[in-house]
Amino acid sequence: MKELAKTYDPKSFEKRIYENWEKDGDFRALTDPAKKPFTIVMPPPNITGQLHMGHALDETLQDVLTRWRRLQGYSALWLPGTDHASIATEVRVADEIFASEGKTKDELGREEFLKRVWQWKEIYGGRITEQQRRLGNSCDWGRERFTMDEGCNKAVVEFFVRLYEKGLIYKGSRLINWCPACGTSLSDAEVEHEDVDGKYWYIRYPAADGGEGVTVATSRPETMFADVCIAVSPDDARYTDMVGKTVFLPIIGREIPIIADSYPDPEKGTGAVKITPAHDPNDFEVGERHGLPQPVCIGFDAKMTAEAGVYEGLDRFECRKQWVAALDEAGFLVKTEDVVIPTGHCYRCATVVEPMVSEQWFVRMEALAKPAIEAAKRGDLKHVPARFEKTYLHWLEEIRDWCISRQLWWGHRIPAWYCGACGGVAVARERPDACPACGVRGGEGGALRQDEDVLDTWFSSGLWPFSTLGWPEDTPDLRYFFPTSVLVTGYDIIFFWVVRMVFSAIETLGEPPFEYVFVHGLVRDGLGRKMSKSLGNGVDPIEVIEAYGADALRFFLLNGSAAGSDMRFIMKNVESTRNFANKLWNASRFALMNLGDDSAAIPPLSAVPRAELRDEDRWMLAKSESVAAAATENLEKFELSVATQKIHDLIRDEYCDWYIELVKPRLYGEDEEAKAVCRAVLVYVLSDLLRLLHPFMPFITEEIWGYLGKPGKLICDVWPTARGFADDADFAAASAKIEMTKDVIRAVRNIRAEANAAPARKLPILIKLDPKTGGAARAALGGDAAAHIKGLAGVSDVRLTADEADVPEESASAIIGGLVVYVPLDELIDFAAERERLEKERARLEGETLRLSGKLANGGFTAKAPAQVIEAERAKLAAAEEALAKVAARLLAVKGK
RNA sequence: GGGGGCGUAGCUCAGCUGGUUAGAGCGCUUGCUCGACAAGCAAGAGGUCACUGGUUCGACUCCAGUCGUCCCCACCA
Repeated sequence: MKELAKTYDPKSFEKRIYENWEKDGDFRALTDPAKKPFTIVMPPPNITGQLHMGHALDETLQDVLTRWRRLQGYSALWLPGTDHASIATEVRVADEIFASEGKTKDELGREEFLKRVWQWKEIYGGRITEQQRRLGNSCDWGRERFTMDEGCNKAVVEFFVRLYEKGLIYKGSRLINWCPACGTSLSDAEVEHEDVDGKYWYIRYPAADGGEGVTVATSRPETMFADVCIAVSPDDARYTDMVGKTVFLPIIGREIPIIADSYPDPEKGTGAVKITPAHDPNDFEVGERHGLPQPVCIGFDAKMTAEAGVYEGLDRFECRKQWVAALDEAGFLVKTEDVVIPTGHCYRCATVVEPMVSEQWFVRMEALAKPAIEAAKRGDLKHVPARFEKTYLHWLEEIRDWCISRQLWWGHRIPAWYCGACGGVAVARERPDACPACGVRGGEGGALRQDEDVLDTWFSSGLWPFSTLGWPEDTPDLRYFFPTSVLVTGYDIIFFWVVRMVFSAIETLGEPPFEYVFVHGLVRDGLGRKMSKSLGNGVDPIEVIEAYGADALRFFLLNGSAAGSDMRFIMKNVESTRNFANKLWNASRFALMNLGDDSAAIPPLSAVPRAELRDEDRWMLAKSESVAAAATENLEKFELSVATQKIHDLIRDEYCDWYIELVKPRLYGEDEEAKAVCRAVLVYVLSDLLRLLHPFMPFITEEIWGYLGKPGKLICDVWPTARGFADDADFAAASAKIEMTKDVIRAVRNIRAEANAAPARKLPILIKLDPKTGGAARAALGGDAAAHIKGLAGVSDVRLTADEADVPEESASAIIGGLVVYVPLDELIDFAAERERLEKERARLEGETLRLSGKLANGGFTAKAPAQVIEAERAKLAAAEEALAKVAARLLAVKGK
């Protein structure tokens, strides 16, 4: 057989392995009626993006699920793609063009600019998918999509028109969030609230009749130029007399009324509120209620308008400064109070968002949100971990109409046309030839002019789970793979995206787009900070892959934390998962070195007569089978890190540390028949280990698999299922024997280490059996067990006895349940250390027996606890008592020594 | 203002539906060129599971509160 290199070197095979998978179409999912579908649509990364740790985690989780289901025989589709990320891309490309050519978007013009963005997309759009290949993503690249490709555009237009026709999309003049830097409106989700140090300025508005007037508190005095009235609560006795009267705007001199409205809270501020409908959401509503005008004093460029008089053209914050100074000087500033103001910022550029009255397109949310809420409550949509359902529900229950138009060029253009002749609006799937209202001919350059705006990125991402499968066409893919199985995403994106996919799918296809939302946390830096460009603390996954390999990175990310919680990324710690890969590599290397020259001569396990299997074989087979079952259960519950841990322990602790060691004598021996059996088990178990580990570490497992001379690739193989080893009584008995043997070996090693016995020095041991239970132990420790103990604990001879008289004088001992293991140490014996060890053991056992007997003496316990728990506790107590008696006896024996 | 997470070994974290001798990796100590692996092997030290109550026969686990810490949502002038 071919021999593996001595050291695991992922660079030497990861690329080749991936290319072979891709070349052979191993990621391709077919609409195979004989199989069950398993579908994940990948959250599409922005085309502007580079692969970062968040993607690495997100996509590793998806790849694990996909590979596992594929091995289980599902037709597993993991559909990849990228997002056009309207605003981020537009800003970025515009910046780059400006930096290199000094030209602005407007100078370039819409058509030319879009041409440039598409060019940019062609060059850089594929960068991230190349990086994803390095990670090992087994996605079906043949089905790769882009949120602005033709199919997605069709879906977007169709969805828009349908909603419009149902009256769920409307155009209206409303107060929206405006980012002056990006020059576009934003949805509520795109505004991030942050506490900012600010002030309340208490400003007196003098009464028109010459009285004292009213003092209001405001954090935004620069909006005063657009005040239309002062509002007070109708129940506020302080102001009842003043309702209906008027005050002057200080300095400005404009006269405004005092009105009563339910909005002001007498408890807050002075109880009187200045109302600026055009620049505050609450004021906007007050204005609507009272039919007030909406003067605008801050423009879309965040500069003051003519309404602000001498301040026209000044930046809003600079105006605030100067205006407050002017008010102060004129004696209208009553007092100032420091306060923190929650302030909205643009999620892309962090500019302070300005509430603005503007004509935009909106989606009416109430009717759409309702079934999405019900789906979750009914359990048709399940969040993992469940607590994230709260986030989801809260967002939907509080949702307001969604502003979907953006004053950008890069995106899906709104399918609405305005008639220059009659002023009518036509919303249609294609440019209408003529105005449906007045019949005037449209056409290029005609009377019909398409809306200039594009749609919110999330409008198209919301359709992702089905637009990628062919919707609005009724395709075989859509019928077979929809609804998808699970959506894997970070908790930071639930409201942006998850809720929109859910209501969009329910609206179009009548059901949620996935059964599970599997939510993960953020990958943070070693200090627990968010990784970000500005902090410069991000770690490039590609760098980690270069250093330790993709498998090590994946395993680290999987092992790192519980579902839904954040994890810290510490480069050094990836070493340990790389070391684990190396361990597996070498264990496989060992197996391969010992399989003999002719792999065909190794019988399949099914051809090995059961009687030929030794205890350690049975133990190993049963063990790996039960771990496989447990790990499978964990995977089904999305407990990926638990499954990871179990498989890791099985490989490292059981296979490498014990099984391989137990099997060496047979492999190195002369008995060819025994050797053949051993080889069969060795390969059989290794194959299962590779299968189990493959979803987590796809590269190394596939590479080793290739050396085993098996037909086909591992990626296309099968997930291990029960073959009856784990619940076979003979196997259980063999397992018990091996566990006892392991205990004895550990005990002897312990004694040797503490006595500093030279490793080369072989010592005879005596095992004293309990007269009562000795029979079983004698059987367990007879035969191979003695050989195992000799080989693995540096023992020259194992004697079993029931006779106290056989116990050697100068010996150290260890108590294992009902057994006492004596290791004669002669001059090495240190009775003080021996006593210390025994005292410690006695203390532990005394505590144990006390606890257990107390428990069992408790009537409540014996009355209420389940029978098997009581039985288990009884057995524990008996064992502890037995051991304690032995310790005590032994302690007595070494007392004076 | 509302909601949520976290607090377990020196560090980073597991511990699922209550019954375990409370675990892992790293770090630490000791000893190992023994025919897979020093990216290794063996042995070991190290935790009153933040605190206080409660439920229970039994609490790291469930509930309430306290303290500390992090996060999300939010149109209080």
